[in-house]
Amino acid sequence: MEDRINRDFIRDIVKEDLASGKHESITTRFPPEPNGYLHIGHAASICLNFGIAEENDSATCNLRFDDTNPSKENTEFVEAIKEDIKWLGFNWDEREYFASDYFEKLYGFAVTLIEKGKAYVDSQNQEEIRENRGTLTHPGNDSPYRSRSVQENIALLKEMRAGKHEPGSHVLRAKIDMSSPNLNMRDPVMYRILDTPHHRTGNTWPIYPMYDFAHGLSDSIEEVTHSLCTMEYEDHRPLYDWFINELKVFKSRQIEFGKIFLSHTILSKRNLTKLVENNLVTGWNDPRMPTISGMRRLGYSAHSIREFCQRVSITRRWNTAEIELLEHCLREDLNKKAHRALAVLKPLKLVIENYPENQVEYLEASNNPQDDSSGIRKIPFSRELYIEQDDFMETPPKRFFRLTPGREVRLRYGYFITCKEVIKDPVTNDIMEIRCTYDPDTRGGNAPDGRKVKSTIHWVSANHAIDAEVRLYERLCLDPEPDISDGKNLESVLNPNSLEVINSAKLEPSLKESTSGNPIQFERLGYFCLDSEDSKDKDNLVFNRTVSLRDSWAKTQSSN
RNA sequence: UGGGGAUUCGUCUAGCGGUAGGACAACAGACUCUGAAUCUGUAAGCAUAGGUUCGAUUCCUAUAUCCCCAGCCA
Repeated sequence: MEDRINRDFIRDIVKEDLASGKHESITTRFPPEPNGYLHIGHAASICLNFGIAEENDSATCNLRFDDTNPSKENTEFVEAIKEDIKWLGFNWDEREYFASDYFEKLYGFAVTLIEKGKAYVDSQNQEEIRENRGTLTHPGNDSPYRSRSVQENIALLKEMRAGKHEPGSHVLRAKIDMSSPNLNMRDPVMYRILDTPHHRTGNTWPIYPMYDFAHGLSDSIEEVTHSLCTMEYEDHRPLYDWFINELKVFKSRQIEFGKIFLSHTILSKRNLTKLVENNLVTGWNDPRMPTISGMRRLGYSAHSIREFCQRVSITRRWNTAEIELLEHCLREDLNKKAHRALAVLKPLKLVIENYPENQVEYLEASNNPQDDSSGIRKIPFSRELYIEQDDFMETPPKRFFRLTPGREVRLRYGYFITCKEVIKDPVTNDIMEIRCTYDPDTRGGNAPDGRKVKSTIHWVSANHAIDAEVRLYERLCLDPEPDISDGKNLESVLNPNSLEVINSAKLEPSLKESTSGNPIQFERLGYFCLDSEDSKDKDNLVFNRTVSLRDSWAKTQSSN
């Protein structure tokens, strides 16, 4: 899979442009607005833009923050975005830009357009502008201010820049065509007055450029050859080209592709912001969030996210990838990388009656059976163990292979044991303890006489186990495509069981040395990792379940 | 009802006039010291209707369905 070559219609265009000599080198850009954290949908765009740069010797990708709306943007987001892109494994070297770096140049472009008679200051209020824009089916009306003289426009714009006018009193508009069937061409606003300080330019600018004006010209300033964006900007392309053509500047080319959605989650920035602000999650990096930082904290590997983006590919279609594909990419990667460990989430005491009291043996276990170079470790074994509650049933259903009264099973890397007795609480009738015997000849897990057992279960030594908190995460939404249309209560689409906290899991002692960022497979349970936020103290271990192992037993159970 | 875009197995995707292929998911089986992994197999698709052609998923014409656009957001 790793050596599969990326191919899609955009990479085809890039290749052709290089082959035909249209461009000697290629420049793309990833243009986030720093008003939130990056999510899995952005990862697709990052992989596309930075991927093209990586794949072509003569290509580079700029990181440019589209910071033209100071009321929503801040440096926390800038820093988080940079960290996420780096973590995904991409780099932009010194090519870190901000649209706000170009405010002076952009202002110059605006003046040029006025001088050409292609822009004017409109003094209608917001309401009037909206009314005169017309509708989808009816053309708009020209503004009464549309024919102001060049001198007057220049003077007004200077005053706007000097802070002499109130927000909302004037805007600068391109003079295009109020009857265009494309609403974007009906004299789009280029500048508005805002008295909000900007996170980088402070109070130096009382006016801020709008996206359509700023974005394409920023591309042009950077000599971006291929400006890749999502389909909803297709209607904006005539405007993108209009600014570039009127100003006779470097011709960047905008190419649109379909956005990628993910099932069982929410991806719009507006709703993610709401989850954070309403404390429906613990923050932008809550492990349930589809953000890069949330996924990182959950235990996703960068490689698996990049693999996912590659497999979903880039087309002009609107698509929703199933989360199962993402999880497959994750498991595939973690299966190769994760060290194994034994951990019991819901402990059930098990006593081996014929095992000597006070004896401790250290049994060898493979760190990763999928990887011979991963080495082995030793796990303490003793008379009293914990096993998983789910691994014992007094009256089992058909096809239950685990421990039941009278049955022999294998303890992973340990011995064969046979259940002799079940001890229950006399009052509640709850199972308190299982009494077993072991076969000393099966040390390490194999019987010299060649007899087989139907199952192998995991365990930890009661006296040696360490305690930990384990957080079992599930998908954010139960519905594959949650309905979050306006007016819907966001909370109602959230999975009420997206987090189950286990306070006293019992882990094999080697897990004491875990470090965050390293995946671990708790055998037979799933992939876990140390929580990067709440596990800083070695005496207070917190593990997150990244993803469970596939479980065909659970599946047959639930389908019955 | 204006403009723009999309439509291939459940999902994602290949196809560029000549047997519709892959991945994930599903199902069945083999194997197994993880009911994992691995392996094998099964089922499943060209939105519809016309036309052009020896031959159409591919070209043409309609139709249908879905998505985007009326921010001084990006």
